[in-house]
Amino acid sequence: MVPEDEVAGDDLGRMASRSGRGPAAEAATSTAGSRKTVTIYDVARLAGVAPSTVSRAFARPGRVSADTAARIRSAAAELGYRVNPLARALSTSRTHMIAIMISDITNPFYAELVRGAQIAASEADYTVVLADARESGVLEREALERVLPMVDGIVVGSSRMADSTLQMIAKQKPLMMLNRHLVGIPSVVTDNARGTRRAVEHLGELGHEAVTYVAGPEASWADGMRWRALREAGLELHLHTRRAGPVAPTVEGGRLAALSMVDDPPTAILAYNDLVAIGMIGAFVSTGFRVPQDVSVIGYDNILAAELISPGLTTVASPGRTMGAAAVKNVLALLGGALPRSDQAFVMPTRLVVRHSTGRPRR
Amino acid sequence: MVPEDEVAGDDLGRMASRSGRGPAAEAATSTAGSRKTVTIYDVARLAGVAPSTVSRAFARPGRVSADTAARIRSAAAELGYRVNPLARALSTSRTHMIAIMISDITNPFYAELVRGAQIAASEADYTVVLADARESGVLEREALERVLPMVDGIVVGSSRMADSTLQMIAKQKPLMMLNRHLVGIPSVVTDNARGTRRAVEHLGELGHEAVTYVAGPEASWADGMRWRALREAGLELHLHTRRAGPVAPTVEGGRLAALSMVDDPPTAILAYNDLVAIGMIGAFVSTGFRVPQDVSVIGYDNILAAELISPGLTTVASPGRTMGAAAVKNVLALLGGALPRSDQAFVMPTRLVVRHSTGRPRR
DNA sequence: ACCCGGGTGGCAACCGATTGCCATCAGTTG
DNA sequence: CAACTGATGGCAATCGGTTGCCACCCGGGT
Repeated sequence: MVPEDEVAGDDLGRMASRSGRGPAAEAATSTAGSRKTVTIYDVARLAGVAPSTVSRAFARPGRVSADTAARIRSAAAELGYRVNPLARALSTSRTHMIAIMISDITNPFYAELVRGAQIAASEADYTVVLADARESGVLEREALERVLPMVDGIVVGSSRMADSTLQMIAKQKPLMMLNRHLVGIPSVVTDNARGTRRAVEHLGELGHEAVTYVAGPEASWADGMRWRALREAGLELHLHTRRAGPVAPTVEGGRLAALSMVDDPPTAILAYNDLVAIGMIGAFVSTGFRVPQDVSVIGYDNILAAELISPGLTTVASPGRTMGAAAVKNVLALLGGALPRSDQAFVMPTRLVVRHSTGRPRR
Repeated sequence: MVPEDEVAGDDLGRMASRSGRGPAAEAATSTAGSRKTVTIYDVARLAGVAPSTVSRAFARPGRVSADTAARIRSAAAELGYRVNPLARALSTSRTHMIAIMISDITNPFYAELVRGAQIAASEADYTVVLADARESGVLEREALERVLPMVDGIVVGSSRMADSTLQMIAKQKPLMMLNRHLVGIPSVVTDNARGTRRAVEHLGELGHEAVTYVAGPEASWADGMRWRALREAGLELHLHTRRAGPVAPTVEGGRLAALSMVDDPPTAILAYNDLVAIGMIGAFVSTGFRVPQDVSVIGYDNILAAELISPGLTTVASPGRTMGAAAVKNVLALLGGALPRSDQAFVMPTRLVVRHSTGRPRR
């Protein structure tokens, strides 16, 4: 039997390679940069066990006896061993990464989403990889292709991909959608209906008789929902509804929308999101209109800037951070084997935050 | 020789497994979900070559003859083969991911940084993984540990880690720092000196005789630079300088700072960043001071909100997006074998954007 | 006729874990 | 005392590519 021999030989080898670092000053710190990466094989040798045992000691606590585990742990510590996530991923096909796909990291609402996702992910020892579509279909595809094979799951914060594409992806990897509901895909959505309803009620109470919706991207599911909710609320509460746009979901988009309305501005506007609302207010003010005396404006999201501008923006707030976190948690649950309650949608409450961009219409 | 036989057998096997999907409607799309993942071995078999050749066809164009490559490509297409990035990474130790570490994705300036990084990365076919420290030292460490072994390089957008820690990391992986200069680590920094100087000149021209700097996190290198630059500029231009803080680099931090000053507010304030500046303006205004009549305020960064609030914020702008992109490009260059011009710092120009938060002091 | 060299493709050894299966061993149980 | 059982550790295959080295083919040069 050779094992004894082998161990001895290897031990020498190890010591040789160690002292081989010799003159270098960096050899000082024990855990710091060895020449090569330390593997379970090295640890196994030092601890006098088989590599598989080392693996188990890390990946499956309880599978090895307490003192073997201790020996391994100390050997690992001495060598400064760290498990190589790539190697692990290759055999387990679990990368411990999840992708979050959004259309624009520069939009504060998405930043909140990401923040929430980040929090939930790191709690579960997961890493977030960012796929920013930059409002472009092709970039989105590219980003997706690049990212998809590396992650265990995906949360789609916003996407202009076709329903069918998303559904195809969803059956390959756990996927959660935010603010878009699709049969077969679980999602987290805000209660647009209720939020919009509250906004309309608010306008009604102020004495408005008509509301104009300024639409966002057509591919946005939320956009559709908001408009529909507005229609319904308008019908019920006897306010006329109109629709303008679509416009880019940015301050600039809002600015343009407002400028196109200056010769006959509506008295009340419900904008696709806060960015658009803010852009519109800016443009109205700079063309001589007063907000809210001449025109009332409401947005969606309640981003930070909404309370900073003046007049403060009345807006339908949604809990971005919570949503991001919820989405990630669900993806993780799916990964953990939870049954994919397909078309289930978690609906998050919205809240109307009244500030000073809304007021009585002049008559 | 068996090869012929083997091919035939395998072909049957393949076909069998294909028809095996049988009744399922999804069998329609040719490239879509096969039962198992397609590997180079499958492609090799179908193309009648060795797996190594397939690998080369994809990883090393030119290494195989044109028509073999064509045969392989078409086989791959037929099977819907995609290279598995994990497997590739395992042997090449190149994951094609780079990490960007920032303290708060919710800060619009960092969002810009990330956006820039994103752009540069995706152009080079790289993926960005986000490490958000959430302004916490331990979280930062955790995030780093999790992410470090999986990425090819790092850009540190902001960090409260010790210099020595960063330097240790830098000698393990390509690392670029943003807005912090450290010997041994290449970086991209803004020209704080010039920018600050311009701000002080501006105040001087308006007739101010003193400026108070409201400091940000002590671990921030930029904070030190800004304060020092202010001191120097003050000396040269004969303005008194004072220092307040430190405060949290957020709107709330600014608000608090302003409130602590209400009984004897300075006439001119230079705030650590726009968020702080905005918070201060808000607090001043709501406690009855007028900006800029009673107090002038200048920030740094030129985030979107700076132009939205009123009065518009005068600020020292820096090109966040460009910086993020530059950092990533440099990390990639280092990866590509560029010599690590260690303590080189790319300095980006700043620009003073004058809006309405600065004016003549009352006397 | 012989040697040389570039262009191609295959073999097999990695990269660094994980895991199914089996052998061993100690402790029970009848 | 034999048979059984559960805990523990080792062997070797596997995840899906990459790559150093070698063999072979073919056209040219002398």
